[in-house]
This record gives sequence, structure tokens and C-alpha cells, in this order.
Amino acid sequence: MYDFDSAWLTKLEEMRAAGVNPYPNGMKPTHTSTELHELYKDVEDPSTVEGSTGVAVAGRVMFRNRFGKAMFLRILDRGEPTVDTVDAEGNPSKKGGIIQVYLRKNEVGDETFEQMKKLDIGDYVWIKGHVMRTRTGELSVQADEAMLASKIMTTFPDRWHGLNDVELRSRQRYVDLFMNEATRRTFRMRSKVVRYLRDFFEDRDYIEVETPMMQTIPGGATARPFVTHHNALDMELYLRIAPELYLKRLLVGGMERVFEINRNFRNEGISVRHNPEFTMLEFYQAWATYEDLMDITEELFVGLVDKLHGQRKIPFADFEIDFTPPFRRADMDELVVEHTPLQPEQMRDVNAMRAFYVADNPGADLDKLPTTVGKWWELLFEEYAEHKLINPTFVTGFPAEISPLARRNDEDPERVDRFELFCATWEIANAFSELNDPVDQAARFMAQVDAREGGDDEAMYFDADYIRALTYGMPPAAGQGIGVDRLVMLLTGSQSIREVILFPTLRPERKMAEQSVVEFENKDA
RNA sequence: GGGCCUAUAGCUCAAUUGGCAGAGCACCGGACUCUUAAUCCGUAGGUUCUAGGUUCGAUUCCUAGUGGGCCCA
Repeated sequence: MYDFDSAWLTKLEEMRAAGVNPYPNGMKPTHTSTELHELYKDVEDPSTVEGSTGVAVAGRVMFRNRFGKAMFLRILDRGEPTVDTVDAEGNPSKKGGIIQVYLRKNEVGDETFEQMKKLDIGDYVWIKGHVMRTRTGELSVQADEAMLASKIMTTFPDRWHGLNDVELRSRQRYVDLFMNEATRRTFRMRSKVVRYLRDFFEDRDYIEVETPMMQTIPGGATARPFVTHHNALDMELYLRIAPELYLKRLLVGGMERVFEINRNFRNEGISVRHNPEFTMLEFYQAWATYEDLMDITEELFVGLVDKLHGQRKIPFADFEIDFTPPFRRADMDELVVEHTPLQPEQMRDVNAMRAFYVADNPGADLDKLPTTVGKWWELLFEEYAEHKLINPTFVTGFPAEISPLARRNDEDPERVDRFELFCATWEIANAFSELNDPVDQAARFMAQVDAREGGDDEAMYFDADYIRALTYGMPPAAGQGIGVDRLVMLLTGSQSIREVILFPTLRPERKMAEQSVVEFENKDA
């Protein structure tokens, strides 16, 4: 049971005893704050304008100034700060989201005024009146009627310093949202990004699909899965680490262009770039190659920054990302050569790569070093090249051994037709021409199974039904995954994935866990 | 998994070498009919994250744990 603060309980009792319902219903605002700022932005005295009466606004009280027989409130509603104005110092600023209310005792009546005097910061109110401007020029609603709309029952955060604690902000996102406009902006932006992505693929004749989140064989990526149990079927199910193998089954079915935007789950560490559940866009297009996807990706990213930022150079962390096309395209080994003393011919020589690495990393655990060319490329790329890639860069030429689902390159079968897009040193997208040769795919799965038996617990499983699907014939195709959270981070300048996920995964707070009533029981077991 | 940092009032933060636990805002009471972090007067608010230890005395020092942050693997 929740431990309510007795002072607030008393306050509510007194209010009810006085005949005031703290949680009434049915009040309707006629305008949002933003609509009023927009309607009257150029009007010196809105009270002279016909239609400025009978205006109702509603929202959370964020600020209050009380006098004996008058008061000012500023209330927050869903409006966005989009109306261009200038502030008192003459600097450009945006209005919206907040509107001031002016209440006078002789206009709202003694009874209402006494009730309004008892308002706490954080309460919801509904106000009806006319629009006016104060002596200092602030657009306000002067009240004829006012009522409490919903009562706060806890003290409000410090309104000057706000809510800064990173833990509190993500744990109590509901507080973060009403306290911080930057947070509201981030999640409005996230919504626009997702909307843009859907429109982008709809416009290109793609079908949006939903494939299983609970899978019997977790596939499509190399990662540890979450496991759960289905009682009626009495079997283990895995939360998906990727939708890939299901989307490619749809290609076999003749759905030539499909995309899915949905959650993936990976049972791994949490960091500023990793949350156990995260949102992935995957799309697949028959008759396309990975090179076509580079063109499509460029179009997608440029369109996105044009739409959401209106410019192609966007600031991020300590640098600026330039999305002006064409994006650079470079092979993985080429980038390693660029950022190490290694020569191009040494990139096929395991001993040469090992010698360089050991000399440069005296503390390295020699037993854990790679033994194959492909694994060396992966390591050297991650340690020497990745963190140099600020502007969008298509990294190509991946080794086949670290790409078990990608089509081999026709000229160099040790490589695959694959790219990853890097931005701001992060992997943002991963794409390849799809492996549609069932026999090769079966062999690649077996190599993964061997790796797993050799101790690689992130290696893939053998999915026989997926091989069976391929035996029916999958059209030549290419597919891509884009991490939506990281994309939103880039576009909002967020340094942590937790800033772009409304409710990121956190350990439960002890105090709340103690007061919660949760009974885990398995009735069928 | 390893290292470093951190936890004090609802929020933002103080507390000298180890010596009575503090401020601002919020809350409660009062004054004030154009304020912009309003102002003024008064009251109240604490298991100093948890469990041990050292000490006459611990927010402070030590050990372990828990939550969180940063860095590394």
C-alpha cells in the first residue's frame, strides 16, 4: 500500500468537506497555449478583438504569484513552443506550451478566489475568460471562471533548479516531462522520426509488417537473448534479438518490399548506447543490392535531416556532422590502413596484423587474440578506425566469417556484399545483399554452431525452417537494419540512449518495490 | 567482470581537523489587485542510502553491501 503524505491527505479531506471535488471531470479547453500565442501574437490589446472572450485554457500550474485580491498563474499544456516572438531583451524566442492567467477577486467572485488561493504548484486548473496583455506585454487569459481540475498530492520539484538528476529524470519520466521542455522536445522529435520513416517506405511501395517478438529459435543477429516460458505449450520462448529471418521468409512468400519498426531485446550490458530493449527498423527489398541500399539510405538520411533540422550540418557532442551527400564509401581494411601503420598487403597477413597489435597494446591478452584475417579486421577496425568516423560513412568489404547471413562478393568470396553506416563514431545501420543460397546458408549456420561449441555464446543457432524456406527460392534482395534510438540520439544531440527512451530499463527503486503488490505465480505449472 | 566518483529535507545544494543537521525553493499560517525565480513576516520539515567497525563523540574515518554516474574489458 502506498505511503501517502498525511499532510496532503488532510488537505484533500478539508477540500472535500468544503464541497470542492479535487478530481472533477468534463472541463473543455477551447484553445491550447500555442494557439492563443499564434492568434494574438501581433495584437497589442487582444481584449478589444471580437472572439477573445469565452476562451478556455487548461493545464498544470507551473508558476504562481499571489496578491491579496489578485493572482497570476502560468499553466503548462500540450502546446509546442513554436510561435516566434521577441523576449523583454529583444532576443528572438519561441512562445507556446505555457500561457499566463490573471485572476482578480472581484471578477471570479469571492468563493472561487478563496479556492484558487489554495492552489498548489503542480495542480491542474481550468480557466475561462478573455485574452489580454499585461502592462509588461505578456499575453494572458483574464479569468471570469476558474476551477481546480486535478489536485497534486506531493510537493513539486524545485522550480528554479528543476529536475536534473539523471536517475530521477529517467525513473520518474512523468516528472521529467512536465519539468523539462527539452525532454518534451526530444520525444516529439522521436515521434516525427518514426513518422518520417513510415512515410518514406510507404511512399516506396513497401508494406509494413509485424513478425514474432517471441521466437522459438532466436536468430538474425549475434547476441544473447532473453528467455521466457509458455505454459500451455510448455516450451521455452526467446524474445527476439532481430526480426531478420522472419522478414526474409516474407521475401520467399513474395512480399517484395517489407519493413518493420519494432522492439528487439538483447540480454547484454547497459550503457549510454545500449538498452536491453531498443527499437529497430528493418527493411527488405527484392531486386535490390546492397549498393542500391546505400543510395536509398543516403536519400533517407538527407531527407530526414532536411525535414527535421532544415540544414545538413548538425551539431553533435564536440563536433558537427555533415550529411551532405554523397556519403563516403570505404572498405573496412582500407580504413584500418588509413588509421594504422599497416600496409595494404599486410591486411591479408595474420602475423603482420598480430605483430603490429601486440607492439601497440603491450597489455593485450595473447590467448584471446584473433586467429583469422576476418576477426583481425573486425578488431583493428573497432579499435583504430571506428572512433574516427564522424561524418556518415558507408563501411564496406566485411569478411564473410563475421557476416553469416550476407551474400558473398562475386569477385572476392572471402568478403560479403555488406555495409555498415557509421555516424558520430556509432554504427547506425547495417545492410547487405541477402544470402539466398540455401546450401551456403546451411554451411554458414553450421560454422556458427561450431563457434558456439568453441565457446562463442553469441554465435547463431541453426534454424532448419529458415533453410527450408530458402529451398522454395528467395528472390535476389537486399535488406537493412537501422537503430531508431541511435538515430533519434543523433538528431536530438542526446549523449545517452536513456535520453531518447521514455522508460529505459532500470533496477527497481527499493522504496517503490516494498510498497508494490506483485505476486509472481505460475498457475499452470 | 575491473577501476574511479557519488548518495544529506519533496527539489537544488551546504556543513571548517571528527564536535548541537543548514540554506534557497516547495509546503503550512499571515500581509499585499499587473507579477516575471514577486516581495515581506512567521511556523514546520531529517533513520545524513543500508549493515557493521574505530572513537568520549561519525554526515565526516574504516569495512561490506545497495542504488546511480563515468571510464575500461
